Amino acid sequence: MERADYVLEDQVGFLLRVASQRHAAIFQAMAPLGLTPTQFATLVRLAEMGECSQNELGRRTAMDVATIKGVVDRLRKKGFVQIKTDPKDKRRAMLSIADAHKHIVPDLHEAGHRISEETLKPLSQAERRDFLSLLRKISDS
Amino acid sequence: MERADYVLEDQVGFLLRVASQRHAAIFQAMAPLGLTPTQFATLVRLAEMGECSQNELGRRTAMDVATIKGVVDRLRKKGFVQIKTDPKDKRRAMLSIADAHKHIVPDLHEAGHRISEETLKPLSQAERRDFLSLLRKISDS
DNA sequence: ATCGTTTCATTCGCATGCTAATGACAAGTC
DNA sequence: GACTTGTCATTAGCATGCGAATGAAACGAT
Repeated sequence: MERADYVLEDQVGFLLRVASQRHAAIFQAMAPLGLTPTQFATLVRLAEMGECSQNELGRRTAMDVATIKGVVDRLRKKGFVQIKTDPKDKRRAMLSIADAHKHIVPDLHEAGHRISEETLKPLSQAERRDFLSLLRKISDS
Repeated sequence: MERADYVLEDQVGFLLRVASQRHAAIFQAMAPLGLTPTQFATLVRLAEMGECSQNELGRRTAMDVATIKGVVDRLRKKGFVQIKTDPKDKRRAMLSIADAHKHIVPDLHEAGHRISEETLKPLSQAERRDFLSLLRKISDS
């Protein structure tokens, strides 16, 4: 009894990787200020939250503590994010978008919409709805 | 005129990243021999092709030359992949699965099926078909 | 045959992304 | 107040993933 062949390009994992690659390429070509997808997500989230500790920011952007640390470090080095210690909790470092860059947030939103649009371009409107809905289902652990 | 809000968790890029994370976690828990997703894909592809140069193997697994090099290096270090120089083309290094490990390929296929099944578990059969089909559409550059 | 173009493999630098371990601090229990 | 537990941030180590540059070798056209 032979089991059906294992076809690599029919597997979710493989397809997810290739789809992510295409999106990453689109992102790199269209994102403002040379931001990477994770840096972009971090800034957008931080703009929403106003002020936030590093670990919480990681949780809200689906990055573990080690990953968010690197992302925030690089954003701080570029001057997008400022840090100040929480007087109530000496462990915490409160993060926020640097005042000089607060005005870029609308540009980020605008670029984000265009990037998503370009990524979803191969799909019809109905397919886009379905695809996002299925992606959400598959993401819920 | 306010544009519709930019909701991070509704964007394809964000959802693709989170879905990939869930799949990676499943993969790590279920994959044999401590193989990573890319190492796994590389071995499966190499098994199909029998013998293959490194760059071509990369193309057939959707990895650029720099990435496939690292993957192959680590597979060689673990003894899964053997190398021999092409007498007809002194630039090329012909790769193949080490004889001692050729027998694991059916196990890889079996594990691959179980990993895909687990990843797709939140979806019905019809949804799985749709999802894979949409993923394919979004991947075609 | 030589020359321009490709291809092969390697390397550097940067950015994710994860696990695991660590030290500092906070908060609750007794 | 001492203890336990949990949280915050950092660090080390490993594995992708990409762009760009390099040197060696093959190949095509003239």
